[in-house]
Amino acid sequence: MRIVLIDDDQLVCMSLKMILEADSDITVAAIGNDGTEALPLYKQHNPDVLLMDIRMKGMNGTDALAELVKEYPDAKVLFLTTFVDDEYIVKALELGAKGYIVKQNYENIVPALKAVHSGQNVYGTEVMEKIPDLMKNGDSFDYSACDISEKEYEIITLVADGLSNKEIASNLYLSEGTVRNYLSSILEKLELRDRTQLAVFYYQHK
Amino acid sequence: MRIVLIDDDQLVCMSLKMILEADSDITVAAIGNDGTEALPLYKQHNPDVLLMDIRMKGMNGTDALAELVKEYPDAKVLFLTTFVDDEYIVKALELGAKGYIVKQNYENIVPALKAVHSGQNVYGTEVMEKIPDLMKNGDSFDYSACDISEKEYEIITLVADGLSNKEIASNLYLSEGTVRNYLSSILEKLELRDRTQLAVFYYQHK
DNA sequence: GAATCAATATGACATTTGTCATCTTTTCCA
DNA sequence: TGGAAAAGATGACAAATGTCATATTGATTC
Repeated sequence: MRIVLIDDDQLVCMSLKMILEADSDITVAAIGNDGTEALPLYKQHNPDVLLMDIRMKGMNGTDALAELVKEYPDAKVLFLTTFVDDEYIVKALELGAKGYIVKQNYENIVPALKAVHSGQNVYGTEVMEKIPDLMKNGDSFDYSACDISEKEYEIITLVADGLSNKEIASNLYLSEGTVRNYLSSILEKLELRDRTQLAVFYYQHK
Repeated sequence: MRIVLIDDDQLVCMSLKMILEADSDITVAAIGNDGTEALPLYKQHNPDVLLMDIRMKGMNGTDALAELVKEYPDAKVLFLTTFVDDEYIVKALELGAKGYIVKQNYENIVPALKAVHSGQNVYGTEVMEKIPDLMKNGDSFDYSACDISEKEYEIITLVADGLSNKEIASNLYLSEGTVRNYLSSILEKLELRDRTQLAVFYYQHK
């Protein structure tokens, strides 16, 4: 199993390399010290697993992963960190990281690495316990990316509350016709057919 | 690492034992064929990891785990199954199982086992992808309590998928008019006004 | 066989909805 | 200040929706 290792701490890199290569199945193909090196090193060595620190000076681990998945959506990336940081977990999960383990105990790393290599996802218990909370607000849709204005979004939320056009109109001090026009353009932008589909869309992307 | 193995299929037990013990770190301390054996065997052998099939004749895996955690809350239990079953995943996670992997590919088992032993949680990718959905739904609404029949509920789900009456009709091999009638009665029962409110209701009580 | 019930269908109807072309008003900025 | 842009409004129209009263059908029960 070939590994590429990224950590901004040289010492950590060296000790990790030693620990990993103590296992005859593992080869450390390359070592990088910054998130920016992740993609080029991955491209060059095509490792089985990319083992990366998450908080680094320069580009951090999640941004590096974001870059990486654009070109290698199936890359197996295992994050290693000294502490548990919620925001990183969310990003890591969203981007499809295969694991997120706390580097408290070096013995954990090799088994985790092998499990990831064999196609599993690996998370430390502390991380596991947080997942339910984090998932709640999972992958929200970026309406502004579709030219949805503030006012339009407001209308979307009212539709998603089950209001009729007339109710929305009186709610926003607009005429009913205007609301219809807004809605019409919203539907076109989101490529939906009617208000019900809009409500469905709203709830499924939230 | 000492393992206790529970599976109601003798053949699976034997092949698993062989596969596991091919690894010099692993010893299969005992084998059981029913969930009821989990607790006594655990008590007797105190294994590092309990490897258990989830669907078995007699007591199933999750019930066995429920029994086990009463006495051994920190027991490391790795579930092994032939397919992914949503309900089991939820239970397994709630009870603190350390992993849930699909026994498609025997190569996965040993690495997963070692990762669990070292304190990690291991989940197959298919399982991982389902977790968000499963976690969301705490308080689901009991439609049958409002005299909502099977067929009516089916229509509700289709409305909540954004289908028009015509589409629902052709989907269920009913006439459009019948679908309207159904919908009309659904709306009355749930005290809603229109299909959009129904979709909203569906997503808010799920 | 008649009565009955549930499931399905129909037609008529009033509303609501979505679309579009065309205005009016407001805003803003060169 | 003049004139685009924007935000908002209107009216006309077809389609979809929700309601209701009334069939039709098939199975069940008596």
